[in-house]
Amino acid sequence: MTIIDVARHAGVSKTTASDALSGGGRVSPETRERIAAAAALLGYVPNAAARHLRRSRVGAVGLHVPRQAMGMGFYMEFAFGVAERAREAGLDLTLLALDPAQAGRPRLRVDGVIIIDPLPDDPVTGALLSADVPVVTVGRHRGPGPAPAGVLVADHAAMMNRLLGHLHAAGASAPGLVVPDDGFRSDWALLVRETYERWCRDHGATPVVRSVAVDATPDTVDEVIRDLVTGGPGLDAVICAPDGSALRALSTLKALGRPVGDRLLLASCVASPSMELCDPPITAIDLRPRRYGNSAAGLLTGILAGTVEPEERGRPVERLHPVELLVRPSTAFRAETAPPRAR
Amino acid sequence: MTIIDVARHAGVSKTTASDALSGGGRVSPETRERIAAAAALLGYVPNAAARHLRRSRVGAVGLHVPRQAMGMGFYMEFAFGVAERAREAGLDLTLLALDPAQAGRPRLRVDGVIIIDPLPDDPVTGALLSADVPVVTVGRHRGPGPAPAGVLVADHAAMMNRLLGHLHAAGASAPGLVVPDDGFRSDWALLVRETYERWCRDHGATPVVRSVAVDATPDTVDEVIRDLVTGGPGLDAVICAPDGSALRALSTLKALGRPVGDRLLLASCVASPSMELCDPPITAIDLRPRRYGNSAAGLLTGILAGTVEPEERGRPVERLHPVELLVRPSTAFRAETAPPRAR
DNA sequence: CCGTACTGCCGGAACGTTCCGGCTTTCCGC
DNA sequence: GCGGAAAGCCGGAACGTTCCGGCAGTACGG
Repeated sequence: MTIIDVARHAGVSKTTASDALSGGGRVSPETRERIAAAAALLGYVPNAAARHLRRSRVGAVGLHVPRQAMGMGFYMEFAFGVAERAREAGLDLTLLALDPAQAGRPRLRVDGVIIIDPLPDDPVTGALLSADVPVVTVGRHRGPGPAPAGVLVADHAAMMNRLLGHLHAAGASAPGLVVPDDGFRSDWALLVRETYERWCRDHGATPVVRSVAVDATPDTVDEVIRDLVTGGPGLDAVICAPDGSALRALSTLKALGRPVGDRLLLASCVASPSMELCDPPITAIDLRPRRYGNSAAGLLTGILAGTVEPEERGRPVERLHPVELLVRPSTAFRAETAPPRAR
Repeated sequence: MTIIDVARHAGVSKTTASDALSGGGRVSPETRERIAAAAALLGYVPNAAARHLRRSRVGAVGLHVPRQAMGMGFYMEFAFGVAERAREAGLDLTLLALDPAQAGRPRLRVDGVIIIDPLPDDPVTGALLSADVPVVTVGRHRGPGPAPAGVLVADHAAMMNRLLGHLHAAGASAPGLVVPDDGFRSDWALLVRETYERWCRDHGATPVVRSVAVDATPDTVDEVIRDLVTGGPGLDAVICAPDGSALRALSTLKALGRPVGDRLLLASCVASPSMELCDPPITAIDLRPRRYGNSAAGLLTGILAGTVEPEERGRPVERLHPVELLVRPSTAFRAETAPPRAR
């Protein structure tokens, strides 16, 4: 089942068939149609190896994930999202298992690279950016090195403002925040924090922030939550940024005698399936990781195919990934309490 | 930088160069040596696309992960292990993002498939096994369908026995067990349970088992732990199978007034980095997910290359992956208590 | 000294695709 | 009616590898 079979079946040459199917050349609409029909009928699937050989493409994109964050469900979903979309473009996904120690000259066999949450001081990120393949970062790279070819951003700032606004409307005027510590200074983490601090300034609230390692043990997270709650006496809401920490907070707060719902709101910056099912369900920002991965792969394949053009010389292409706020009971004051101006 | 350059540099024909580098044909040792030297000098990397085209190989292996388990760190590590090794064999890793609903005729573009923890009733697993590419399962497939070409097993039974023996030696004679529920009846899950039950029978202990969904909320895990501890009054050890549940148990047990260490031992069937760092550090079975992935990929590529032969007609090749028991303070009775025959 | 077998090496074809250049046919302006 | 342009289609080469068959040269038994 090659393109020659399709061509024969449609009564044209292989060249015409190729042109018709790949959209190039000069082919009349009717012929194009006929060839497409034949291809569909025969169930023709182009041979990736041959195509890549001819186009001198490797046929794969690489994905780099921050090492300490591998345990997080978000990244797994994201990776599958990338795989899904890359595959549609005829590309495979190579998980880049690079040793940070010898990141110097990575022996890459990929056409392009996606870096999710580039960390400013990650040597692998730096090495990849300096390699001679196009790179798409998901979240801005705040570190040194050449600019990537593309950046996929989400408007975390706007979403944080919306979340804070929502909490405010629900009666919380003194929210506290848990963020990743300095080991994970991704654009996302910094945006969350910066936006929070700005909001506090604009609303006359005292910012109460605690940080915790993304790969911290539950114990440590407990401690941090405890510290947060006792640190700010008037605290009436807790926002948890690191993946999964809100779930931990839920029980810790209960154990502390400050259960969520009893004039204490709880929200998460990263949604996960459990948050819908726990008690009470937790308000969370759904980053939609699968789609996120889809978009990242889409952007990279677009750049590789040349269909996506950088707007300005040297400026990376930027795309926006929409995220969603899932409002759930964890951010509603108890029914018997009047929500708006409680306290 | 093609094989022709290498050949020219070594003063031989491309055929000889190819034969020398791929180990085939008839080439004198000296010539082979000379060609290898030239290849190394020039930094020759074979073009995967051309090779795959010629060998009519796709050049990729697929990985299927049980849907509900995606959040677990184990699988991410495993996936990277597969990627690492597959890459060495010149193959890419395709994460199979298959829709269970339309699993009927998966449009695969891979040379082989790895299924980690095949679930007996997973339609995707069934479809993959019926596809016309070799399949390696990690853990035996206990469901219907054709046999896979290869199986990578770990001796979970032996390791469970060792763990139980260790607990026993540390003074625990009535261990309880938390296992995945019926939504995750993998070979591993069943082995853990079966071995535990057999051990109890052999040692005159009453088995106390509770099950929990692998994607359960922390709340639910809490409940299950609580139920387990209250259900068996003489309980002096808790073994947690689902990834991460032991960490949850650690704090739940403390909250219940039965902290680990105070004549109550805790162990996990799946090690994760946090377990080393929490207080007390938790004894766990290290499945060594990265190596696990390596081996799985190695087995599959071996089968694909024909270097691994099934021992008997129709019988899948079987390989053993060694796992390790990490003994930590969570399975030591308090210092002030005499360990062996306490109680 | 011949026939046979084997060793060491090589030329060329093939894998399935894309793309360059060229061929025929049609169309249009003058 | 004729030159030129453009549309529509095609043949053949090329991508880098592997592999089949073959060709010298040597060894050796008879």
